[in-house]
Amino acid sequence: MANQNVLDDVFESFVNGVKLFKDREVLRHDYIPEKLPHREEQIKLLGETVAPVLKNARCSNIFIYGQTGTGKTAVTKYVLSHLESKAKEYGAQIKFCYINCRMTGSEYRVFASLSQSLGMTIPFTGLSVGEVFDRFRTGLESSRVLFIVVLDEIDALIKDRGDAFMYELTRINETLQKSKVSIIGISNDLRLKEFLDPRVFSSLSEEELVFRPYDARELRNILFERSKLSFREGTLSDSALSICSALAAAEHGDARRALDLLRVAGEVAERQGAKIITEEHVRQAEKHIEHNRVTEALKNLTLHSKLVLLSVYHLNKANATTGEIYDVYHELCGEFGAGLLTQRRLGTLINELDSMGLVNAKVVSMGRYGRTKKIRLEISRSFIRDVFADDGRFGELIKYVPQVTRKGSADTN
DNA sequence: CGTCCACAGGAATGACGGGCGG
DNA sequence: CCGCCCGTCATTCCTGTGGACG
Repeated sequence: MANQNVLDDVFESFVNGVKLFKDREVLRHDYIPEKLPHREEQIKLLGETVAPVLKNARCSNIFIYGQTGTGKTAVTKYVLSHLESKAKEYGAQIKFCYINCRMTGSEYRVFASLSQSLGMTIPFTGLSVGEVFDRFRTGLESSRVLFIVVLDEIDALIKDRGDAFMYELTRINETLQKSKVSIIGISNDLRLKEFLDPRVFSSLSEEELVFRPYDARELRNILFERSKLSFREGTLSDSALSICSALAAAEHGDARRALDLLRVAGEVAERQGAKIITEEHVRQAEKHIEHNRVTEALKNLTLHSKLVLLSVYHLNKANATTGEIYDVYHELCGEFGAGLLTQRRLGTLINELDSMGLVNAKVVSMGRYGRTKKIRLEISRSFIRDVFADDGRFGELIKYVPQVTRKGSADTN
């Protein structure tokens, strides 16, 4: 009964309470606004590059660099959607395919998606990559189009799969008579060049476009434009706007981050029944986002990654080495009844934890005493306790005290 | 100035659970 | 059903290496 009342209150206040949002969708990062402030230059350049297709000529390949949240994807989608409507007007035979390589994950699936966007059906596994590529080429040839391929976050794919498939793709035009392909590659990593075969690189970057990070003032303008659409008038304080921009600017000018902060700040404020979003709400939003990020990451770790992380937790010092961690991990596996992985494998697991920001790993040389990684926990210990405490048998392992005896590991804490 | 530690991290290979086309 | 290939995780074997010590 009491529960019922509580829930009633929640719903009641949600319906009747102060509403701050006009349209929450506007703050999501896949939303493409009518106007992209401070990106006029890039829009113009990309438009010029891509324009020849309106006269049924293949356009140059183009390579776009810039860090996350600098508007690369938004600008590309914006330009292409305008191009699409123009193409209809002029009757140009154009097709697009937008692929996010990090989500798509493998060269097989990239070619499968490309084929699917041409209306073919490709089984999602079971064929050889070569077979899928051949099908894609035949399908493309028979559809007689200018095909514009957008490969977003292409660095992710190239770094762990190599650039062989890119070589195929850049050369495909040589074997096509009735269709042509243009590639728009988007990379978050400015050093991608170093990973690419020079032939692939030169063919891919017939044109280049660089997106500089936004500064605090620019971020503020962006947020201001969006906030007019997303919030009711007078519900967003100036100081909240400024602090959002400043926080995101400090983090390499990431507009995506700024929008997240603003949206979550709005949600926090709304839940508290505030009439206006303040600086304090933004600060709470920042914590909230970080908390969610870490909790999600921890929950989704695989069994062994969890055991490794717990080993770091138990060692409880700022400079644990790979060897020490392996010893504790060894014990925990025993306690848990899990099979042992090799030290080699443990090394890559630690690197994964590092790139997730849960742990900080740095290779150091201790001269005569070897060369190893120094590993330290990047998140607060209470996070780990909270998340693992009600995660089945991991609850026990948090309390477990390892007995490891290792020469030279005298420092306690 | 060479040695040698304690690993790093690349390459090749295998096991496994999936799904294909015939 | 078979033979093949997929992606993922893991192992085995390996060569490489910064710098304190002697």
